Amino acid sequence: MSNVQASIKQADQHCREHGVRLTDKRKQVLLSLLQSEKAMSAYELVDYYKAEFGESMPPMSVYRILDFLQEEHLVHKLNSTNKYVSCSHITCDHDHEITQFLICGECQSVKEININKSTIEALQNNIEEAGFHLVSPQLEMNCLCENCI
Amino acid sequence: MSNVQASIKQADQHCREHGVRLTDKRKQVLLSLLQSEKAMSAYELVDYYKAEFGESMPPMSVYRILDFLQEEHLVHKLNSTNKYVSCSHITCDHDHEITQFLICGECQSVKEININKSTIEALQNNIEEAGFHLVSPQLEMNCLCENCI
DNA sequence: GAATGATATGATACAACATATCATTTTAAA
DNA sequence: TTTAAAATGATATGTTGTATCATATCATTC
Ligand SMILES: [Zn+2]
Ligand SMILES: [Zn+2]
Ligand SMILES: [Zn+2]
Ligand SMILES: [Zn+2]
Repeated sequence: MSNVQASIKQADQHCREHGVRLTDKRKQVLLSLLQSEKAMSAYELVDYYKAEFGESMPPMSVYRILDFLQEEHLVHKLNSTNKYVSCSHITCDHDHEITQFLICGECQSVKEININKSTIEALQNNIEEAGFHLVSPQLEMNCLCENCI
Repeated sequence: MSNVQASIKQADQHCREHGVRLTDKRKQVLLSLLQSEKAMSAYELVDYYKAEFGESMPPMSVYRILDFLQEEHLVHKLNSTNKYVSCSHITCDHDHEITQFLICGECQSVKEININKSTIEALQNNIEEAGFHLVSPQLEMNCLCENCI
């Protein structure tokens, strides 16, 4: 079974366990993000969906489905680019922690990573010194990937 | 002289030295950001400008002026929120390094800080291990400020 | 000071991103 | 099979940002 198919299967399983449904439309949107292997905007997904599945899905539905997929931690939204990317931990067992995103400014590929706890703590200390309190360590960092360096 | 007036004066001086002009409109947009003491969207600035100066400025002009002010490092754009904030180092002599932004999710106040070089390096190491290269360490972090904790 | 070119701003249209609201369809449960 | 909840569709509108061409302002040269 391909990685994509394994992810879909696991996502389906995850949804069942959480008492929610991975409907066909939701599955297809998730599949689109998994296949494309990059971050896409809601409207890019509308186009991709049309090209891939032959029928069109209204933007409103795409947004709703993306909201659902985010709530289930199957998809993440990149706030800095207004794009959505499939979670790279769908097939993992562990609970989903808050992760960080490395975004290639050249080819738009995205890598979801966990930064060292000690580094996050150092960051947190810096922030506390400034009189603020870090709420969410979801960092989105402007990078270049291996291919684009 | 108030902090705001000192910043305007210094910004004007900076522009002269760089062979560009801090025109009245540009000065007024910068003044708006300095006075408001928080991050504002371009359209919020259109409204603020209208309320403050009695005449309206087209959004297109606001965007162009914000671009100009960014190039001169007098204003920063927060990519995660699509808002703009005046630089807190306008009255400093030193060159402007890339800074980090602590954004209060409650009251929208923003603090511009320099995170420890060692922490940034630790971050960079994490990123290199993931096969990416950090291009810009402008981090925008979701926080709570002292008043909102 | 008038002619000229460069810079700055205005006006209009439109593209891209996102939400509000009500209607219809599908699903699950009684 | 009726009913309620959940999911999706359709339509309108709000928000953010850019493209493009016109006009105004400023600086330089003659
Ligand atoms: Zn994830
Ligand atoms: Zn790349
Ligand atoms: Zn600054
Ligand atoms: Zn606050």
